[in-house]
Amino acid sequence: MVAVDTVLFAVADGRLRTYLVELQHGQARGKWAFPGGLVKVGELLDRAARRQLHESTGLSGTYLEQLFTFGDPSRDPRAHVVSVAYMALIRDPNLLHSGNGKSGPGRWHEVAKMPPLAYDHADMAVYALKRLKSKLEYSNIAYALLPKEFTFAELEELYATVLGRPIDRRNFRRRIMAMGLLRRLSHARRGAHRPASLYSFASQSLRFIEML
Amino acid sequence: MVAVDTVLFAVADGRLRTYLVELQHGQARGKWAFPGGLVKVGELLDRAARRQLHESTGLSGTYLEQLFTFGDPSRDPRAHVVSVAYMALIRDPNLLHSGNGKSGPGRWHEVAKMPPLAYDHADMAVYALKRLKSKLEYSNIAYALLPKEFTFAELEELYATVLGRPIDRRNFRRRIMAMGLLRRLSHARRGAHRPASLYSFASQSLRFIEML
DNA sequence: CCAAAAGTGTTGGCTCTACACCCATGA
DNA sequence: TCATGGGTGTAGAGCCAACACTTTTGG
Repeated sequence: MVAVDTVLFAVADGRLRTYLVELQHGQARGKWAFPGGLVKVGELLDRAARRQLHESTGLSGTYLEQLFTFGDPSRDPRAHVVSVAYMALIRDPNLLHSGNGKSGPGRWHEVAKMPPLAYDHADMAVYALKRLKSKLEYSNIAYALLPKEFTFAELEELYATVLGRPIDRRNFRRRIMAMGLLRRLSHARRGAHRPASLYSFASQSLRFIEML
Repeated sequence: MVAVDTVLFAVADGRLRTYLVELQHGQARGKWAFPGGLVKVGELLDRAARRQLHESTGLSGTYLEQLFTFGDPSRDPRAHVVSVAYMALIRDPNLLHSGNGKSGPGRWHEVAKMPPLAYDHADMAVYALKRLKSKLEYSNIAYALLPKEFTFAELEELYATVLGRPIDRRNFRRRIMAMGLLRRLSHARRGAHRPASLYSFASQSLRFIEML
């Protein structure tokens, strides 16, 4: 039997968060797990991941990427389930309808403070975070975690949050600009202080940075 | 149903080669495929890949790494098979017992001149080659493609062969040495000309290069 | 002594990092 | 006018790529 499990990330309030479902049945009852479930016969893996994610959260059209496949013989003592792990990204954790997952109620957790995870989902979490960090460094993947329009400060905060280290503002701006992934918009965001000009990603699909 | 398929690489005579099996049955008869087959219930994925590889080639103890999982609904019109692709590396293509695979007779092919491949194995080939190239750049993975002792020229030739581009000898030597992955042995290889001193990898397991 | 492969340094350009002050606005 | 976050430049160090000749051996 084949299952898919999806590590869904979002950033809010300066924290990286992931969506977990509390299991109600089985030997792992009371532990938390990434949303997922069995693949139907004839169903494409990506489609199964999207379907499960939609059933758990109401989301559709998210960024989605396959991570790794876990043997996972421990999930159920009698059935042998192979689990294909995915990573999904959304801009805003409030976009989903929480709590209507089949397997149980779900909610967001800070990645830094996750509860005990079922099966081998702790390994998935480590793997997903590593993948997200490295893709931030050499792709425009941040487009999937930010709204269409954002300020440079917001982009910088996203990087600092996910990478877990401070960013030098001037060097960061220079490097990002050199990558040529952003478009500067004509308008600005007005707030309590000096207005910040807005940017958007030139492409809303994954691009890798060419370093030649 | 879950299958594993393994892209086995070796370098010989200045060419990168991979081992393919000619299919005898089914709609893909006459096409070639990477050695593989179904995973048994309760069997770990890595173990299944090693078992299949052993059955096809007699090899054991090779370097082995999971690549990607393909939905592969096209393999058989009635059964839905999910295929986990692996990459394996060996030092010498002559180490295996050819032709005793269940699915048919196998032999080595130059990666640059592969016959028509069955299923989605062409995608696997592309993926495996990409992974091998990038790991050469930031790990000591070459240890799995070279004999225990080798000359610097042999290492250089390996890189040029796999990466498919010429290497500057002086820069290459400096970079490799800076990585600190090699041990210089006290003896040398004598041949028709000036003797070349021999090296071995300090570690025979995968190490990533730290770039701080 | 000749052919063939092994072995070795330097320079210029580029990139990266470290670092601090002025600017524009709302209150 | 002040508080707050937005926006900008430079110099030094380290890294990388380009490039050709000398050494050692066997025949």
